[in-house]
Amino acid sequence: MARGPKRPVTVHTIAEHVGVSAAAVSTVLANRHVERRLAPETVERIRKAVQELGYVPNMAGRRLRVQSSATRQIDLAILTSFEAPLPLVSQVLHALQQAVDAQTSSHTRYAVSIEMFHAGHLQEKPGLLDAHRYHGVILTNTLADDDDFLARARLPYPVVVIGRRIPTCCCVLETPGFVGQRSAEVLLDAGCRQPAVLHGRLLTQATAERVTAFRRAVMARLGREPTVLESERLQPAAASAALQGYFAGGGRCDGLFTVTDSLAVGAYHAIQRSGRKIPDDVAVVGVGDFELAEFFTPPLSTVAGANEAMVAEAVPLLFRLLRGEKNVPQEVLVVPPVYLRASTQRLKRPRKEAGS
Amino acid sequence: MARGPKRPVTVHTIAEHVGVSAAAVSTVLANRHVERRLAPETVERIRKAVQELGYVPNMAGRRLRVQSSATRQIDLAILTSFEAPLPLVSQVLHALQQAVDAQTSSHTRYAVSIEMFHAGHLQEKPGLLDAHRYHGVILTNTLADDDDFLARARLPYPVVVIGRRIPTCCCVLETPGFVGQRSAEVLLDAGCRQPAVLHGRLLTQATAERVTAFRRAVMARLGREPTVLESERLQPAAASAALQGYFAGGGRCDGLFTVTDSLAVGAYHAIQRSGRKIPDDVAVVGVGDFELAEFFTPPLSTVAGANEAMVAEAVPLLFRLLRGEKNVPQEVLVVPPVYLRASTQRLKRPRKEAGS
DNA sequence: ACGTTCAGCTAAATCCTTTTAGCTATTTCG
DNA sequence: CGAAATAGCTAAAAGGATTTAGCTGAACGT
Repeated sequence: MARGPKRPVTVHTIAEHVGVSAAAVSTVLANRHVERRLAPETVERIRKAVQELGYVPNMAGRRLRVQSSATRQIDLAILTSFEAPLPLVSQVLHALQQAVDAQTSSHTRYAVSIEMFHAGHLQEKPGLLDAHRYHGVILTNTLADDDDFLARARLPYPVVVIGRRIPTCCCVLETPGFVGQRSAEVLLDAGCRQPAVLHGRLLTQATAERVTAFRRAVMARLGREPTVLESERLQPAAASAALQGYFAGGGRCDGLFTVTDSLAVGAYHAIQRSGRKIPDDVAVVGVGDFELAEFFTPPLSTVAGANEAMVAEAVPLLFRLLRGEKNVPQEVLVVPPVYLRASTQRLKRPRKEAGS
Repeated sequence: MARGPKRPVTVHTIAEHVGVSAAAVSTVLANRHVERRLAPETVERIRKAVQELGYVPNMAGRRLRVQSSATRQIDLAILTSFEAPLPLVSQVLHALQQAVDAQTSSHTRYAVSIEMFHAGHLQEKPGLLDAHRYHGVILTNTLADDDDFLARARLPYPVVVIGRRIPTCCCVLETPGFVGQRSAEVLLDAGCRQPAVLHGRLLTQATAERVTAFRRAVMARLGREPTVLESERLQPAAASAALQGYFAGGGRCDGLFTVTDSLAVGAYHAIQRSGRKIPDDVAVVGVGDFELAEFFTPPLSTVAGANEAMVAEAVPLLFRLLRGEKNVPQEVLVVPPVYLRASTQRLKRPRKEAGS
């Protein structure tokens, strides 16, 4: 009841309620009533009112008063979707925090915050269009709907987008087509004749690109489409279930491309549970965004995983925008590193294909 | 040069520089010069000055003015160390964000931020003692030095600590001794006679407890200490290196407890590379904080991994503190779930020990 | 010539908190 | 008793940005 939607409880509300001045309330809130000689009984009454009225301090007011003269605070945010895998966000966070630590001085302080939205519903995120929340933002893991929203509504602060191309923002992304094409080549070169691709139901621009380019490349070399498998979510369990379902229905495949690394974890599980061997029965190629690929049994070949490189580009870009530089590139393309490991190195030599 | 340490550039600075009023500058910054009929030439001059003087908006000022009447913003933070593994932080973030989404209304908005410090150097984190940064904080992955600091300096806002017991704060932690004891039992029951424990060089209170309790339990049952192996860092690569070093030096072990799950990834790698089989040559028991344990080959038995449960306790606790509730528990103990999987289920029956 | 409209701008209020200087009434001291 | 000290409190300013109401001068209409 004390929290009516009317107006927030301020120190003045409390002061009025108790019958003292706002200064007295502030003094008590800061626990400085002893040095400022407030009567213990008054302190108690103020404390009680604070509690009863449900006072919540207004940090903007405090900050304005307290820190103003010297430090200036710069608020940066990482915007990501709930549904997205976390390693990328972690990498961005680490890189940003490190940059921020380097730039922090006695008169400039940074605050890095992470904000999450539901994939595809970025526009429902409250406060996104307010000019008073962030100095700058790194945005990642968006879906097509979010993209549309961003293209329409210009955000009132500098934005760097990772993994997606958006006309109105500064973007960092993997070279389009590269990953899909390369993964197809790796599988086909290993002798696969029945390649498949496994992706999550929600496709980001990057993962959609990977799938499309893979299909195109397989089509070009084999003259037919690869199998396309869809996992409900990106978690290993979902991926495993999707693949097990495919095998159970008599599906076949001798080479698999998984478009994110969490899918590869589940795929290994399903393949090995079905009695198939990697790489001899099924070669697997995936994405090495997280450091795990090397530790799979057998070690996973990866054709993507430009996260580190993208983050390394994105963070300095954000600072350039913050500084108000004019000639900041609108788009930075990154070529992911390729690691060939045991998961695609078959003991039996690939049979020569007709027409190759 | 425009950024002298004297005083920040404000709208007034710019106004004076251009020879207009602060209101005009504000109008231009908000891109409302058309509807407010500023002369295009004036707009241009203001824009130029903004650029030249390196204006950085003061968000506190903006927020104070703009959002005051209706919304109040509540700033929450997750404080964690750079060196810590990320899954826990991710879980906290998700849980907090979900709680926050549920509580957000037209007149209350939350901002969740993540702040990182260097393990053991929490007190060097600037702004931690300021009362004007956070309404509340969830703190995790601290080391002993950070603990001392927290016990001395009371933070001027509600704090919930995860995984550590600190006298002055509200804490959520796994039941002390449980994990170490239980993991020892699991290995010994599987017939291990040469148990070992692998931990990272930096020990948090929780991991230190696990190691100690494990040693105590092994001592009690076997009458001798287990081998204690230390990995430089928590990453799989470091864990693998530590174990390979031990094997290379002729070290033996037939049962291993890894105190974090990333260490288990490296341990599997090293064990299998050395030609040993899990669980027959070496049984392994670990921690299931991250959903991966089930997908190891063979699936990893876990005796810890109370992260989810701890997070589920910590988040509501923070909100209770924020609401100013009086009878909030000082300490919540959580019992981790135990999952016995293939990594500790040997085909050969354990030999009966003398005296059991 | 005078009222009206409009372009182009400004003064001042407001948001909330904290701190400084200072006020009043009471007590203490000489 | 008068002066000084003290306890206990308050008024007011400051901090930065935004917005509302309103001002000035020029153009326009009659």
